[in-house]
This record gives sequence, structure tokens and C-alpha cells, in this order.
Amino acid sequence: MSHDDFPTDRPAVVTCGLPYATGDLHVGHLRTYISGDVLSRALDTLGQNNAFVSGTDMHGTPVAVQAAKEGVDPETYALRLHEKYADTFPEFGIEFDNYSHTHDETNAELTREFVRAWIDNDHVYEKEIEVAWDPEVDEPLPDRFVEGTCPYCGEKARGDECDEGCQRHLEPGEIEDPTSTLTGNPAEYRTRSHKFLRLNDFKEYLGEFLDRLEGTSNARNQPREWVEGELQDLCITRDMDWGIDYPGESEEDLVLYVWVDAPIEYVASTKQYSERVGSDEYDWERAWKEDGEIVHIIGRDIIQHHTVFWPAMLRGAGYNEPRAVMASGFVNLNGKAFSTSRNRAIWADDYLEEGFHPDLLRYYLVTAGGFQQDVDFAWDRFQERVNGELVGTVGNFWYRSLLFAYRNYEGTPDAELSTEVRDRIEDAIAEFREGLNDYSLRETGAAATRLARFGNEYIQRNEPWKLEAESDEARQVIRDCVQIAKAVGVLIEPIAPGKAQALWDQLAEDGSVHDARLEAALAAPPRKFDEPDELFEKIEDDRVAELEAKLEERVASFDDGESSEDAEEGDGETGEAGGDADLEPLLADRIGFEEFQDLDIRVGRIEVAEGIEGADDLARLEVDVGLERRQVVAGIKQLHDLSELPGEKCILLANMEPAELFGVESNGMILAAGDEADLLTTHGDAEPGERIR
RNA sequence: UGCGGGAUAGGAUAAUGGCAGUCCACGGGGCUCAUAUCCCCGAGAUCCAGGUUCGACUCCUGGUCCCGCAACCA
Repeated sequence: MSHDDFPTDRPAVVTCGLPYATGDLHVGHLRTYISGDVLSRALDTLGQNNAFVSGTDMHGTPVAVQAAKEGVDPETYALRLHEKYADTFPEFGIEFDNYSHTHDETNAELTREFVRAWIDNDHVYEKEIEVAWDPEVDEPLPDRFVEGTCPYCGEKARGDECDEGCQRHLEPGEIEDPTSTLTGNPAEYRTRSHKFLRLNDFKEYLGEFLDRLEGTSNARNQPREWVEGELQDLCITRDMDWGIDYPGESEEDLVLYVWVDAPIEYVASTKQYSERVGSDEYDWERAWKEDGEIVHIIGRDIIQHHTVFWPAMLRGAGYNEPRAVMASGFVNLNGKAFSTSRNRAIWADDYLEEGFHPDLLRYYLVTAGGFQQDVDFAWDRFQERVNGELVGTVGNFWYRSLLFAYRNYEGTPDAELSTEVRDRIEDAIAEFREGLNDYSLRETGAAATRLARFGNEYIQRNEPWKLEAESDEARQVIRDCVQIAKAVGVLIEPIAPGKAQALWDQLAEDGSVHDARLEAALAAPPRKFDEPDELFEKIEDDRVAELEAKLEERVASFDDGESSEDAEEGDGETGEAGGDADLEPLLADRIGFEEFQDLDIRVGRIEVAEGIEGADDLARLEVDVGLERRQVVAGIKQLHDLSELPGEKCILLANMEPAELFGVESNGMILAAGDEADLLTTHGDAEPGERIR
């Protein structure tokens, strides 16, 4: 790698974080892949030798679990998704030079080479650890599949971290009352021997690496804490069948951790590309082992993997290091996070089925905000950007210029490019180049739209429609405008490759705009071309209303009436997170006093609280309501420390119909507020049995 | 009680400590080759509380809110 401005005379690699084979792609995922594609195309435009690669991440427990659920083997399952992804990307103009998957032999072989190199360089050691195990399915449980009680603060916690309580990191085996989230059964611990990559060998190196890393600032800063403190060595093996076998001495049932073979796929995929086109055209070994410019494009949730584990892995095997990591923000929907489980998302297929050109989404996602910022997707904002910038500014300028040129000159009029316009295009080229070297993709787009805006201003200022068509002055103005139109096409090609090619065709340019370099922006357009068409279409208001309604309907049907707030416009409300769910609207239907009187609400005291075996959320409570002791089932197992509840006062709806849940009879309903089930109680000294009115 | 990122007008984005600028949207006026553009005018902003300073969006202290943080997570 180097710190020279692009283009350099070294091979570059642009990678995108691997999509994980467990679900469909939505526009949030697409942001990463579109950004990678834009960067790669922009580097092409600069004349940088580069490869754009990625692949599907096929290994790991979740794939195996998901496959088992569907009754197929993991490979079949993962390959099906792999093919789906491989088909989807080109539909958005995302054209990898190579797109493979981690189960491919190239990757398996290369991964084993990496691991052997670590072993040879003495970076790997073996240690016995306690592994959580689900006795029913006889599978080891990765940390995330274990829940229990934090030994420090007593809160409910995940296997690896007390995520809701004291935030402490938990070592395997520390958590109390471990249960499997797969089956709800108590988890066992078994002693297993595992392999570790000694990250501490690279501690000093990683600090220096972060100092020179380019890309987004979050990628440089976030891992600092780890690198400066005590690094936990990385456990690189798992007790599983599905994955790449650990290559050392015969450890039959150990496979490599997915985060080992996943990033190596970047290298494997590049190697495949190189082998396909020949090393004269692209030299993967130079790129990865010597001085290539490696740029990783990822979501900001996997920064650590790319700035700590991965550079250590490369270093340990004697490879080159990344030059830049660009960690993007997320995409929100109407101001709130996507929720795939509630179908609150715009799926890749949905977008295409609506008939929108992929370039519109590409433009929106790349220019809607800073790269490390979260961007909001909303159909009305999408409409605003498309109509204002692509239709109004770029499309309108392209069409009016080419139409005027066609009508009066049947192509580009015979005149020299004016100095003013030449200078302005050169400025735009410089802005594009500087933007790219700042890793600001939106700036490359802004350079193009600003130039189109200048074009509109230029044609307006010179009013060629008021001039004699055959006059030198009119020829000059239109020649300039056609040149600007062409230059905008060259500069916007990375973001809108389809539309840029359409313009190229209208200009009767030979070849592909994708091969055009920056110099093409100043090269004369063809003398003759045909009547142009409008390249961007307006999105009408009723179309937007329809799209919004469709989305609301879908989300609402998933919500099952439990929280209808999602069906509302997200007007002005800031995003929510944590326990503060958006408030449900107050009910408009009023009830009479008599109806209220029908509710027999009592003060109670919890005497017994225990989880119901086999149920995720349910707890069995015995509540003293003065006159008698009631057994009640409440969905609070996950939300409260049951051992602390006895003795607490609560509020009970006593005349609730009896119900049987998980074989346990429930005779009443404990009142609690919100998603976190904040239990209602009394402020004063009301005794169990007292009525609430 | 931790770490990182963020908070500037309705939205998006700028400002070595020195006139808070730009784009979209909004109100008013003009121009018209084009799917309407461009020009002119107008309204509108630095998360809060202190401090340093001649001067603070910027630096310092304290706080609030949002997002993420060794999982399958873009």
C-alpha cells in the first residue's frame, strides 16, 4: 500500500463485507455493495488498476441451524442464497470482478495456508476452555446462543457479555443458570480444546497500523481502546461440522471460526479474478502480498473485525495490510431502524418490482448523507431527490442541450470548446478526484451535479434560443453545452452507470462509458447524433402515497395490532431505541364508569416467582391478594430477576378469565408498563387485597 | 461507572478561534429552448449549562439525546 493519491501504479483491491447466507438482501445491505461498486468504478475512471471482489459467507452456526430447520444440508442451503445474491447484485449495477463464496475450494485452500503460516510463525496456541452445550440437539452453543444470569449484577445476560446490566465481558463458563436460546433447555458446559491466535503478538503493530489507516475516522478510532488495552486472543476454532477444517494436527471435529475464513475470501476472490484474466492484467499476489492498495468497504458494525483481527491475520501470514477501511452508517426507514423480523424493510426485490431504475437508488444512497452517517430512506425523500436532482438538474440539462443540438445541428456544432467551459469542466474533474481521494463518494456525485447545475445556468445565461442558429455565437454555446453534458456523464457514471451509458449512446459515442477515463470529459463529442430521449422520469405524488401506504400496511399486518405506531408517518419524530418505545396514540373510544367498575383490580404481594420450564418468557407467580393466594402466569421471565420479586407489591387484574399457558393455570393478570414490563406497584402502604378504583 | 462516532434552519451538508456559507424544501417576483430552468427578494439554525478569549459551531469542564461496540447483523 501507499499513501499516494489515486491513481497509483500499484494494483488496488476494493472489497465489500461478505453477505451472510441467512436471509434476503435489503436496501441497507445494498448501501455497502453500491458504495463498493461506486468506488471501484470511480477508480476505473481515474485509471487505477483495480479489482472489485466479494463473496458469500457460507459458514457458521446460524447457517447450519437455519439449514436444519429447512431440512437441507448447510451447503445446499447456503448455495441457494449465494446464487440469489449473485443474481441480485448485477440488477443494481453492482458488477464484481469476481464474486465467489467461502466454501469454494480456492478459499478453503488459501485459508488453510493462512492458518499454517500462523502456526509456523508461532502465533497459535492451544487452550482448554469451557464450551456451552445444548444437550438436546447435542450441539455446542456459541456465546450468543446462551443466556443466563450475570454473576456480578444478577441481571439477565448473554453468554459473552452482561448486555443489559453491568456491561461486563463474561468469559465462557461464568454465566449462571445458562440456558440455550435454541431450545430453551438448560445448557451444559463441556471442556474442549481450542486454538487461539495470539493477537497480543500484534499489539504494537496494530497501533501503528491504525495510525496510518485511511478511510473513515470511526474505523481508525473505534478499535483504539482494544489495541491499547489488553487484547483478548482470538479463538479461531469451533466445535462444528460445517466450516473449513482446522489444518493442523488431526483435530477431527474442529472447524475454523467463520471470521477466519470470511475475510480470507477477499484474497481468494481476488486470486480467482487474477487467474481468470491473467496476472498481466491483474496481479493478485502483488496486491495482497506486496504493495497493493487494499480498500475494505463494510458496515460500521464490523469495524473491529477489519481493523484488529484481519490486519493481525494478514500480518501473521506475511501479507500486505489494508490501506483504507470505509465503515458506512446504516440505512433507516422513515427515521427508524430496519427490522427484518417485523418486515419493516425495503427489500431488494421490492424495489425492483416497483419498476424503479437501480441508478435512482444508487444515487440516493450514495449522496443522501456522509458515508459514516446513517441515512434515512423514505419514499417521499427519495422522490424529492430524484425529481429535484436527477430529473430537474441532470436529466433536464442533458435533454435540453442534446435536443437543442439535434434540432439545429443534428449533433454537436462545429466550434472550439470555450475557455470558460473547459476551465469549469477541469474544476469538476479536480473535485471528483479530490472527493475520491478523501473517500467521499457523495462528493464525486456532487461534482457531477454541480457541473450540471452550471450547465443549466450557462445555457440560460447565453440564451441560444434567442440567437440565430447559424451564428458562431450559437454554435459556441451549444458546443459547450454538449461538452458539459458529456462530462457530467463521465463523472456520474460510477453512481449512475446505466443512465450514463444511455447518454453515451444518445451522443453516439463509440464503446462504453464504463471504459471512459477522466480525459474523456474534455474530448470532443461526435459530430452527428440522433434525437435524444428524456433519461429520467419524474416520480408522481400519488405513486409515493401508494408506496408509503403499501409499506405501512405490510408493517401493520406484521405488528398484529400490538403497536400501531409504525403505521403512522414518522414526521419529526426522532428515532427511538432502548426502552423508550414510541407511544401508542390515546384511544379515542371512551368507556363509561360502569365499564371501569367491571375491572376488579387489586393490590397484591408476590410470594413466589419462578420461570416456567420450556417457555422463553413466562413466569409462574403466586400472589397474595388478601383473601386468597392466586397463581398467575406473566410474560416477565426475561425482563425481571425472578429471585428478587417475592415480597414485592404488585397490581393484579383479579377478574381476568382463567387461562392455561404452558400447562399452568393463570388466574389474573399482573399489570406492567411498556415493552420492558415495568411492574406497577403502589406508592404508599396499601395492603394486599385493597381494591383499586 | 467504559470505548468510539454523532448533534448547525423543516431535511442534508460547510466554516486554521474571526461576517454562520451552500443545496433541497417554503413565501414573493421575473425569464422560458427544456420533464421547466435560471435570476432576484424573503423567512428560517449552532443540543443544554458553565468557563477560556477582544472574539467560540470550533478550545476546556459538566450534562442531555441519538447510533454502534469482540454474536449470524450493512
